[in-house]
Amino acid sequence: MDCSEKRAAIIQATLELVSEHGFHGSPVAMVAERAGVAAGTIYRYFESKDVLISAAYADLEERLLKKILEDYPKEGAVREKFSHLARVLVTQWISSPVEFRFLEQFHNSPYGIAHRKEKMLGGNQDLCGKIFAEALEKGLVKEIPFPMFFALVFGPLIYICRDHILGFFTLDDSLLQQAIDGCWNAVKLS
Amino acid sequence: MDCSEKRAAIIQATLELVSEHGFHGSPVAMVAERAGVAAGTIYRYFESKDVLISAAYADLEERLLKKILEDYPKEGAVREKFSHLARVLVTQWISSPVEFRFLEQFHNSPYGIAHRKEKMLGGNQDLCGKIFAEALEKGLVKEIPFPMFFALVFGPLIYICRDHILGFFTLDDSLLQQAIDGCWNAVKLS
DNA sequence: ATAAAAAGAATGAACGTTCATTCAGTGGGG
DNA sequence: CCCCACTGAATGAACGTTCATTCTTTTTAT
Repeated sequence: MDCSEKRAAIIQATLELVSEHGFHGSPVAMVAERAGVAAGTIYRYFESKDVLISAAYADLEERLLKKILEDYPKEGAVREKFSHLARVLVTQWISSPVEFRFLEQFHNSPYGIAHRKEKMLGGNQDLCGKIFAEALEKGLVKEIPFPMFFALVFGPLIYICRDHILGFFTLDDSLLQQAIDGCWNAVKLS
Repeated sequence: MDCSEKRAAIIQATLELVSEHGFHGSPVAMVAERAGVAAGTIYRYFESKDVLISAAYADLEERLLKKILEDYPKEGAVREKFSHLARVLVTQWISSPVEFRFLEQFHNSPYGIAHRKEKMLGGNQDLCGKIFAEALEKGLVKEIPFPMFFALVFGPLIYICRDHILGFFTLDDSLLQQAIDGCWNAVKLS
């Protein structure tokens, strides 16, 4: 096992444990055990536990973005772009509860809030921001602040994934389509 | 200061600290200091830290429910009931970020997930469940599982409150109305 | 009414545990 | 033989919880 494999194992172990037990239920010693390394080794790859967690998040985000851009309908209609984004997100999250639960943990922590604040206040538009801008320009959606658009459109998707993963209901393809349509109805003009 | 005042002070301190620093950033010693009591005193009122946190949550929920039922339009249309519920929730949360942040912390913790599971799988319908049942019966909303209804309708409201509190945008009355309408559009039939 | 005694509440130092982090030691590759 | 990635026991800080002690209130006896 070379260096990058060991790094990946540590990150994978972090994702699994944090998603199952939360940050504070995932001691470094336990991460080390699951990754098949000694506790001290982790500190050869990551400066601190905080850095490890942020790195795990960055890893996840990068992979997710790659998945989204794979078949992204660059030339399609706005509505199509949104549908694609929503579909890939939900599909990915549902097929990998570990990653989903980790993201939830991350977003509801000091790390996540700082991260969100940076993204929101920094000018760099992400995919979702671009979709909103384009929809706005073409007069397809209500004129509302972007965070409100985001809330109306992605809030439900996240909740739906959570409830599906927790077993409160079973999300099939038809329900997912209804959810995506519903989300769009919440923001579309008229 | 008599007994119930001291209990209230401890709960208030818990709400404030947890909402600001999370469960694990709120040591019992710190709660005690803010409440103006000694650390040991807390254990005269609450068996453990876990019990304290659950009690703080129960306290909050009870007050919230009382607020909602104050002017509840028992005889009104379904749509009115929903509007009222949404309005009171958002208003209350926004006017008291401490309580909102505590609820968020709670819901994303083992405590909260267990609590949610109980509520969902237990047959006891809460207010929101009743609204859904009535709307369904009258053919006003799509036939979807209840958790999906909940997600589409309350997911956005929670996100909106969070973003308003974090200062990402400012929620005025007109925007709130748009949000509530949008949420309903997401689930209404046709 | 007053003092003594009992009961109850509150205190905060101390305890045992758990955790992130460190570092002296180990062993395999160059 | 040396180097360095790796190890895992050691370290010390921080935590939840306990408990012997102190302070406050209530009850009893005179």
